[in-house]
Amino acid sequence: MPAELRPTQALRLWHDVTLDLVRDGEHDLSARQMAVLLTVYLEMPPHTVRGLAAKLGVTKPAITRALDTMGRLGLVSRHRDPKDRRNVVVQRTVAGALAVERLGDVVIARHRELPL
Amino acid sequence: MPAELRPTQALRLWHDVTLDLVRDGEHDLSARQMAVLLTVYLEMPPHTVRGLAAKLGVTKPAITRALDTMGRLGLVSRHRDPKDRRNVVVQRTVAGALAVERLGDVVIARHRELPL
DNA sequence: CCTAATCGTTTCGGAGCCGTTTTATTTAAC
DNA sequence: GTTAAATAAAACGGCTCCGAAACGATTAGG
Repeated sequence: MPAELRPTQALRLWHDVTLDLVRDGEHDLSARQMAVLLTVYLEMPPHTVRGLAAKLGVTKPAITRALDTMGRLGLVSRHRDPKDRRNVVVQRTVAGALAVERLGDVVIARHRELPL
Repeated sequence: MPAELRPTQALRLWHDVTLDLVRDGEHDLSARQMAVLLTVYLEMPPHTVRGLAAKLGVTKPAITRALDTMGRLGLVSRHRDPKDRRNVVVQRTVAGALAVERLGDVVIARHRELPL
């Protein structure tokens, strides 16, 4: 566990990273889309529409639409589960992994630059 | 400066806080609105529409609309600058300060719980 | 004065996301 | 085999946001 963050540092970190994301503009992901993206890339697969909806506390169509958008951006891909063809499993992509990695770099850089 | 964050920790932190914001649902602020809110509450006043637009790299109408929404939520207030009545200065509110403080608490809590 | 520049807002057409409801496909139950 | 349950997607109406352009109000320059 890292050293405790002070309130000013925590807010400064969130501000700086958010500002970077807004300025770069590439992402343009909503909070839900960001939550879906990071869940898919950080938590253990498999990820289904239903599971993601439950985890985020939103409806399934919201997840489907988020996956539509993110699929269009190449950040994730969808495939029918061969075992149970009702399910759709969400899978990672190279572009998605790169985007997540870049986000991690931004967070680390901004965290490193936090004032004492 | 806090101890260095590892990539996994940085992404886990962003994921956990984002998930909290999505699940609570209260905020529902876009990335731009979040950037405006934190800029107003963390950086030195005065804050003008033009200055915020330049800082965030977006158009002025986008800032005006963000301030409309956030004003409706009671998170900020606007007043004409008496010195130069063309300018509008964005000011803090009690509700806005509380919302920012709660966000800081979430970031701190999630940071504290990061795995080694 | 009077023109030009600055500032914030409003308007406009277009695009995206929301929740609810409906549809289609697939699996489970009996 | 037929019906019921589960899953994701599509359709629908409503709401918000976007950038560009046009618009008033205010100030600065000559």
